[in-house]
Amino acid sequence: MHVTVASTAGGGGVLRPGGPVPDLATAVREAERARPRWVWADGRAVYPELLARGVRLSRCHDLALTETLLLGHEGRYGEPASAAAAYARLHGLPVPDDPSGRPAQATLFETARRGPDVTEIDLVGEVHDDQLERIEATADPGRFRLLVAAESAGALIAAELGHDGMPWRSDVHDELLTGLLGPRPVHGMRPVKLQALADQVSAAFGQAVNPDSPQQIVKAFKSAGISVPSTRSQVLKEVEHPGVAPLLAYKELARLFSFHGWTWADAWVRDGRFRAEYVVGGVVSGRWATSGGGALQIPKVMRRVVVADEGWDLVVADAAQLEPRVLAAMAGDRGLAEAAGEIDLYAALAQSFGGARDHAKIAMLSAMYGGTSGDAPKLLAVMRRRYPQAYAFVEEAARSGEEGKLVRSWLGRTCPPPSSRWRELVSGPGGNGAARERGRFTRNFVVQATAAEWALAMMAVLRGRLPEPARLVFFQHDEVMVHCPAELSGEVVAAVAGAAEEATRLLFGATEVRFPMEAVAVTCYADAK
DNA sequence: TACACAAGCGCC
DNA sequence: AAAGGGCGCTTGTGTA
Repeated sequence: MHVTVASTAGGGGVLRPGGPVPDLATAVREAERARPRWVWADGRAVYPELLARGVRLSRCHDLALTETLLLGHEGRYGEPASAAAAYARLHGLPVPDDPSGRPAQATLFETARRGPDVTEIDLVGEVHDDQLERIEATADPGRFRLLVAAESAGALIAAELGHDGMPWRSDVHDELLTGLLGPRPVHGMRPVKLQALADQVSAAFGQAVNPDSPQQIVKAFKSAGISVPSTRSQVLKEVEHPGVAPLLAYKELARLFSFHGWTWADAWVRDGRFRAEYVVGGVVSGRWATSGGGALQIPKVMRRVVVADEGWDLVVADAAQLEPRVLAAMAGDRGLAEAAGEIDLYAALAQSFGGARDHAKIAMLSAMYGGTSGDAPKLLAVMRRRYPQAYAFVEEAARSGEEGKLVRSWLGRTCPPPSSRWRELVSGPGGNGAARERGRFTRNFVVQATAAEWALAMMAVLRGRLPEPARLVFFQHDEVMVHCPAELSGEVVAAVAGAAEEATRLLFGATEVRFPMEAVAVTCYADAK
């Protein structure tokens, strides 16, 4: 059953079936008892406010996210994807650009564009009907329906992650920072240990050098008679000069200070929780992005700051070797699928590569990423011979990309078309480079996007199976974290394994390929690995 | 002063 | 000769 919903000013709204309600949160809470699929223009504008009122919903159809998926599938990547834009296209009206700011601010704007005689609830209903029809017209409607459901569930989960937040011990964070950097400095100053390293760098070069300025560093090395192509750590490690050691130490600590230091915590941590802003579908491959807080780039040293509440556990789980397993399942390669039936896929492959697990891994990664350096060509030749269908699958994706075609994930997420700039480049002299670059992108897209789908489906299933009051608190591509009372952690660990199995069944049906999801219950994130 | 961009590096 | 996909974020730097 579907219930469409639109919000109006002052906390009110409209449900259909139903009608106008003065208090949307209360009405939605009531209607949720029947477990409908909620249909709304844009969950980003609605759900956070419902969460703030303590309302949690089980399923939705998000028009804006679905429109993005449909437009991509239809080869219309980049057209405005708001519900208002979809409505305007249906009626030949001027199509409004997607709002760049917060979705909530878009409501007034949308009202102006759709005319005074069409209410938002009508608009939502009409666009929804249209989308259901267009879903049936996709290459594989069954899969696309699953994609839409998973993406929409992602919208719920992202809002909930932002609402609940990951446990973050400010005292441990401060201790960690103080230990590495010295006490918190006054605004605009470097912490003492950072300043000491900066001074050592200048002393080593015999002149004042700002270690934050790659240009100055290159110059300083030049005046010391050393030519460096860049100031990347990997490059500097090979250089023999007394400035190198303090410089490398400085770079590492400076990053910690500016990315995840006290200022960062002031902005993103409150009440013992780190609340990130996740962006569902923020990456073309369907991976999530963040719009602040850098939740997807938390350095590993920071994991000790993530500590469960007293009497609670963190259940941390990541999908092992997800991408090669996805490839095995998609390509229907019997040999690879057999290896992917093992817990350690690369070890199972090793025999084909002369017994070397590392070689198997390089071959797989090169096939999925388009790698050609080092031993890759030799190992890829082995892969082509031993796992011909898997090899052909990614080669086909690469060739399509080089030819400017679109490729799709397993569930139908579609890569962007090449730009007009790319088409010019490719038809010109030396266009091979651009073609190959896009080939690497599409080669990777089919695998990465399907892996993202698997992870999203897994998380959606898991969310529905968590015992109260357990909560998802973190998600990072192929890894989830659940915060739960310690006595429930066994149940949560089992739910994770079950969710992985169910996601596999939903995407691939009966497959030999296994997707191990190893979950551990810990009190501190740092202890999870 | 404001903004765009590149460098560099963290995560997957 | 070398050649891996995707992102976010901060600082420095150059331009308007």
